[in-house]
Amino acid sequence: MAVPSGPVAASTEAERAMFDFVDAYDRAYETAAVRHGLTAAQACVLGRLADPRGMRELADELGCDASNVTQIIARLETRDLVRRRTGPHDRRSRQIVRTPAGSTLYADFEESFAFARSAISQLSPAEQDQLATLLRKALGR
Amino acid sequence: MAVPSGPVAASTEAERAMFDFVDAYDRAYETAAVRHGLTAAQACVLGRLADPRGMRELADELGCDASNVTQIIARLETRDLVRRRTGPHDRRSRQIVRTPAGSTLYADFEESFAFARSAISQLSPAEQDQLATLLRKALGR
DNA sequence: TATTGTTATACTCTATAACTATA
DNA sequence: TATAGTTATAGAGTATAACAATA
Repeated sequence: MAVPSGPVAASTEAERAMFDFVDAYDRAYETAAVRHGLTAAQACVLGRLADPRGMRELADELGCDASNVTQIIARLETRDLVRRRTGPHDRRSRQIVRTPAGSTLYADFEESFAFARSAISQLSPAEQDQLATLLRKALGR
Repeated sequence: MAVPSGPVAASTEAERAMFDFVDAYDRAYETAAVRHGLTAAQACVLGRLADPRGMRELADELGCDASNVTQIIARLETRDLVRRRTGPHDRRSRQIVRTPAGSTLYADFEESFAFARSAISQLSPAEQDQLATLLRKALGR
């Protein structure tokens, strides 16, 4: 299920709008992934592999345990969407590389994940700038 | 992991801001849930039980299979956070009720899930209105 | 000794299929 | 027959602990 979904007791209209937006975003992401035979987590990992990365790096970026990444990568590798190669400098490390098939599949997924694109398209260019500015300010970055 | 996280190839700054915002939101939700001994899915379900609901209704709202809800509710019931009672009119149905312990725990969770509140607090009242309006417009509702 | 990554294990989320009870 | 919900099962995500190989 789309995880943060649900009527958290949002006290302001802005909070409610955030909840609804995140809910819709997450559901659309999940749906797009499934449509391509991926889980959300697999799509998420594939998306980070535009450039090769080590397992540790991936785990840190994703904020999860390394053993978790090992399993996800193993499943992607079975389907020839990624490959593992031993790091050139440190022979303990592995570089995870997206295969051409993985890159193609991810590009298709991204194309199909139209949520953000279509959300943006509802706004004028000036409104798009405003939204970006407000979200950054709300995030504190 | 926070599911939609990751550098989807966002072509515009507004898209990137959306990605970052949703990512931060999801991570904060998960973290707050774990802090209270809940999974994100459990917190999500508990949050929908401000008023009693049937299993079918819950499954439809969450967009997942009913058998899934059965399991989540079973785990919450083991911990006395919800109870099941047979519906008054249709004896096939169950009304899921949050116990006082469940309501207290959820209130604590919500209090601890400060992401949306603190994001909002970065904005002036006028900016909060703008953000809500833009998010609604982007969502098409 | 510390770090990278894996394996073993256990729990949870999730869906599908088959089932019971009720309508 | 149709619907509400459960059970059985299987695959996937997740973390912890123990481990091997390398630094």
